[in-house]
Amino acid sequence: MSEARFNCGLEAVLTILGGKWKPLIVYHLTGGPKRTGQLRRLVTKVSEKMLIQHLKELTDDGVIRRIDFREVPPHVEYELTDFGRSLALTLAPMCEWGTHHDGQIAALVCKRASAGQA
Amino acid sequence: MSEARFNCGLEAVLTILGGKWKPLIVYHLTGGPKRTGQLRRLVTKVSEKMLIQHLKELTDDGVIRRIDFREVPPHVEYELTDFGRSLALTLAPMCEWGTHHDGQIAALVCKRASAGQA
DNA sequence: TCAGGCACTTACAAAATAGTCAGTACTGGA
DNA sequence: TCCAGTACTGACTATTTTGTAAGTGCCTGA
Repeated sequence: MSEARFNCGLEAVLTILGGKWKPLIVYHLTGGPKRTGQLRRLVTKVSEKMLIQHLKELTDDGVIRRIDFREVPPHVEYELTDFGRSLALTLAPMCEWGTHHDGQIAALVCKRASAGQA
Repeated sequence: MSEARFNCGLEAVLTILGGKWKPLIVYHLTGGPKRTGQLRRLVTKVSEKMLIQHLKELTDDGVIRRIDFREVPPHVEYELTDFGRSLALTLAPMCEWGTHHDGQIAALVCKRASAGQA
């Protein structure tokens, strides 16, 4: 055991951010704590099931923290831990790059779609 | 159509880097062009099939370029395009973060494994 | 009263991803 | 001659991940 080391830091990151929606969830939490429903609306296209599943995994991994207000119509919030916050910082350059190349990437998606059709 | 826009740059990036090995492949190519076999050895654990499949997708997306030396025992190399190189830069902070938290993350992986067993 | 929201859970189906194994056409070395 | 290596391709299977749809218990507002 303990030979679970990575030959590249990236591999390590992917271990905890490997999930279709996880990077998005973490990113949206940089704006402060959010309720489950808020996240569902922010990360459009994620199903409720996946959101909650990923939220649970991120919590288990210590990236985010679940705060239960113990109110009767349930009120729960999620926020980044320090660990998660430092991870979220590494996401910023990617996000910027993506925003910058937005159009190019959208074009790629179209190209793929038509290639798939053909 | 053309409403294929993203509400976050991250979404755009994930469109082209969404694939278990793609970030690793891109990252390893920052060190210069590599042959298929070299990459297979660098990205340990990737199967030949997946490597080639991802390589093809990255090529189609304009992130990398395939150079065929047209020699008889096949000789092919892959290198980053300018587009790919700029993308690879955004990976660096993540990689660093991963390297830094390497131990913590390895521990998480163990914890997950034992949780799965129980 | 009744719909709707909250934060989930469960069962199940579909799709994406991954892996194994064989085969191609060719060369170079033992 | 036979084996290994090069860069692939394709068939087939397995695993993982994701999605859909329904249900739970409780409360609030119309």
